[in-house]
Amino acid sequence: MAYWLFKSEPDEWGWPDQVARGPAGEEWHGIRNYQARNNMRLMQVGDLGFFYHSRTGLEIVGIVEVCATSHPDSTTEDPRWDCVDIRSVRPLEAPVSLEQIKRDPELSEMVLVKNSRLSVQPVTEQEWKHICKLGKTKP
DNA sequence: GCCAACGTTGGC
DNA sequence: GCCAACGTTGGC
Repeated sequence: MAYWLFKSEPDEWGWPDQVARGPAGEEWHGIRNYQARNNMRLMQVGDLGFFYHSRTGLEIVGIVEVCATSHPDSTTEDPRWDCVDIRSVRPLEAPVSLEQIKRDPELSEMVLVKNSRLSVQPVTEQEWKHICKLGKTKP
């Protein structure tokens, strides 16, 4: 069981859109970056992830669950790109901002801070628990 | 809206 | 296989 972080611009696809999909979930399509794709290929059904609003928002707003392992991305014919499906689990009671994360010594090694351009990234168990605490949400 | 950082492409 | 040019991401 692993932990991840998914980034999305809320203008394109925000937390409310994700919630609206309900338990069926939604394909995390459109990823055209090898590192991000490779991360998705490592995911198992039941893995949990943070849902992060980039560009506008700059905060972790919710928790999602992987509900289908990697499969071809329906938005392209290019066989290089595939993606998982994710569904919303619950919102964070208190969204955790990028500013908070940057300020927190326990989170200084997060990929979100170190490699801000990677849109699908791993989260360690320690980081997961810590952010859940900040977010006033059970891990 | 700007631009730094990063990833990808393609000529050599 | 190098690296310049180009495109994209995302914080500010």
